Amino acid sequence: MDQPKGPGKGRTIGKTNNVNADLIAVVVAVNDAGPCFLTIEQGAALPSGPFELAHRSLQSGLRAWVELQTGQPLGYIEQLYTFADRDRVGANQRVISISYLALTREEDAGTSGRRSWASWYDYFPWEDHRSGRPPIVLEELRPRLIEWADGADDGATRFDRRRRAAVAFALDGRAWNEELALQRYELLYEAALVDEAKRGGVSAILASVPGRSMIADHRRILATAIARLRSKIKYRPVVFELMPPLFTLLQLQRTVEALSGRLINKPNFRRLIEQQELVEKTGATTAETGGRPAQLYRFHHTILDERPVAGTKLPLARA
Amino acid sequence: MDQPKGPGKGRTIGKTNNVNADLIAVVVAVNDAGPCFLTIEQGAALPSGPFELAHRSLQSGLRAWVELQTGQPLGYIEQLYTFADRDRVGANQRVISISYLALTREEDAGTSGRRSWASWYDYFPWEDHRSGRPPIVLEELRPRLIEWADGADDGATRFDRRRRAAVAFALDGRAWNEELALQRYELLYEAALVDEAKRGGVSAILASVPGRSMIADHRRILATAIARLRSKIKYRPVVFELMPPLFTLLQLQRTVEALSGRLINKPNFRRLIEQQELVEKTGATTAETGGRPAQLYRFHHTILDERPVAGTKLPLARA
DNA sequence: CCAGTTATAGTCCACTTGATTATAAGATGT
DNA sequence: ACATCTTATAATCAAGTGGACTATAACTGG
Repeated sequence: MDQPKGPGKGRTIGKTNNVNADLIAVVVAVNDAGPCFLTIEQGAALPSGPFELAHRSLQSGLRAWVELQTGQPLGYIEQLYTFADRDRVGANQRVISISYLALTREEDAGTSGRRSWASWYDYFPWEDHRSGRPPIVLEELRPRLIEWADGADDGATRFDRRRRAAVAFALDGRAWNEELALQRYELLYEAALVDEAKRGGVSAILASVPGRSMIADHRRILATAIARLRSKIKYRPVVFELMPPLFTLLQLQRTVEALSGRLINKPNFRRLIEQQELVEKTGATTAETGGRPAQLYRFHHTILDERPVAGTKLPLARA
Repeated sequence: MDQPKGPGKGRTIGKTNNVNADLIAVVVAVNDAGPCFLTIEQGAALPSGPFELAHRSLQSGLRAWVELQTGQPLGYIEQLYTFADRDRVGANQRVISISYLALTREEDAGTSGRRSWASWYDYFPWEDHRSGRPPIVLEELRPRLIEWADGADDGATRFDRRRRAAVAFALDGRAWNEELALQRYELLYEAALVDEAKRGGVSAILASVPGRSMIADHRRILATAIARLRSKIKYRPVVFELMPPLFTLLQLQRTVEALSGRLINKPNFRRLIEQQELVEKTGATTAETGGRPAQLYRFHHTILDERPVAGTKLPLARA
C-alpha cells in the first residue's frame, strides 16, 4: 500500500472492496397541471434498481429499470450525481447510488398503468413563484428558520444561519433565485423542517412539515434534478425534450415557467426564442388556445448540433 | 422481477450485482509554466484507487488515495462523472469509475517527491490558444479530420463529420470555443487521431498522433476536467482555489488565461473583477512584477456565501 | 534621464435585455 | 352586426453589459 498503484494493475480485488450500485431516475415531464415526475409506491419513491451484469451500460440499466417499473421509455438522460450511502453499510458491502435526470413527455406512454406522475410542487411547495411568493415562505418557513438560527450556541453561527436562510429564501429584500432549490432543501433538512430529517431521530415534536416527503434521500435527489434543470434550460435547448412535436410559443413559455417556477415577460421570451432560430414555423396554426389562433412551431433540430454549448438563452437572468 | 421494487427493500443482493468502484482524481494547479495536473507513473496515469469499506465517503476515499500516491493534500473537490468501464467486465465483477476534479496550489506540497506535475497542453497541444491558434490545428489536425470525414460511406455522414470537426476546431471561419475540450478529444478519438483509439485496434498505420497519451481513458477524464473547469470559472469563483493568499490582478488574469487557453482584455478583466467585489485590496504592493508595483489583493471570502450561484462573471464570453 | 515595463483610470460604442405600448385576429355573447 | 374578451404578434424605449481602445501613473534598468 505504500507504492503508487496504477489503476487497473496490481489492485487487490476482493470482497472487501465490493459495493452494490443503485441506479435512480428522476423522470421529468410537464403537463397542464405543471411540472411532474415519475414515482412508484404511491409517490413515495423514485424508480430505481441495482446495476447488474446484464446491463450494457449505466444508462441502459437505468432505462431498463424505469421501463420495468413504470412502463415509460426514456429519451434524454443526463447524470446527476453519485454518492455513497452512509446509512446502508453492511459488513462487507456498501451501496453507491448513481442518480440521473431524464426528460420526456407524458404522452410517451405505454398503456401500463403502473407509473404515476406526481407534481414537483407537492413536494416543494415553496419552489413555485409563478403566482408570486407562496405564502408558506413567509408564514411558515421564515419564522421556523429564524427560530432555528437563534437556537445556535454562538453568535457567529446564528448570524451565519440567518444569512444562509435569507440568501436561499429571498428574505430581507433579496431576490429569489430559482436555481437554489437544492440549497433550500438542504437548509430545511439541516433545520429539521422536513420529515426526512426526523427519521429515527430523537425529535418528539413532529409538527407539520411542509411538502410531501419520500423514502431515503429521494426528495433530495429530486431537488438536485430541479436545480440542475432550472440551470440547464438557460444555456442548453433541453426544454424541447419536454415539448410535443408541434407547439405554440406560449406553450413553450408556459413550460419554461413551470420548470423555473417564475413568470417570464412574453415579448422578450418570443424575441429571444425567435432570434436564436431555435424553432421554425410550420405554417399551421391552432385555435385551441382561446383567442387569436397561434402559429405552431417545431424545434429546429439542426441547430442542436451547430451550437454545442452556446445559445439557448432564456430571459430568466434577473428578477 | 415484474413487480415494482422499492429501493432499499426486497432487493436481491447477490454476487451478480457486485461491482468495484474506482476513484479517479484530476488535481489541477497553475504555475508559471501554465496549467498542470498531478500524475503518477511518469505522467501516464491519474491518481486513483478503489473505494474501500474503510473510507467514510467517496470524497474522503479520494483524498486518501491522492495523498498516498502523491503526498498532495486536497482542498476543493467536485465530482466530474461516473462511468462503467466496458473494457473491464469480469465474470461476476464490473468496475465503476467515479472521477473528481480537485483544485489546489502547487506550493501546498508535502516533501514527498512522488508526485509529478504535468502540463495540460502537453496532452492537449491544440487547446492552448493564448498565442493564437496553434499551428497543429491547421497543419495536422485539419487535413486528417477532413480525410476522416471524406472516408465515410455516405454523403450525409461525410457532411456531418465535416460540420462537427468545423464546430469543434473552429474551422471555416468559426469562433474558437474553449469549452469544447471534451468534444474535441472525442472527435479525435472517433477519427482515430489519438493513440488511445488505436490500442488493440487493427490500425497498422501508427502515424505520429498529437499530444501525450495516458493509460485507459485517463486522458478523456482530463479533457472532461478541463472542459468543466473552463466552464465553471465563468460563473463560480473557483479560480481563487488556485491562487496564493495574496496576488496581483495580473497574476489572477494570467491564471484565468492559462486555464481557458485564451487571452483576456486587461482593462475589462480588471473592471469585471473589481465591480463584482470578489477581491479586496490588502494595501500591500509587490515590485516583483517588473514595472510599476502592483497592488496585492486577497479573495473576499464572505462573498462566496452571499452569491451561491450568481456572480463571478469573467470576460470570456465572446471571441 | 530616457526607454521599457507594468499598473490603473477612463471613454466610446455596439449589442443585449427588461419593460411597455400598440395592433391584429380569432371566439363568444347579446 | 357589434362589442368585448382573449390571445397572438410587432414595434419601441431605456438601462445595462461588455468589448475595444486610449491615456496616464509609477517603477526599474541602462
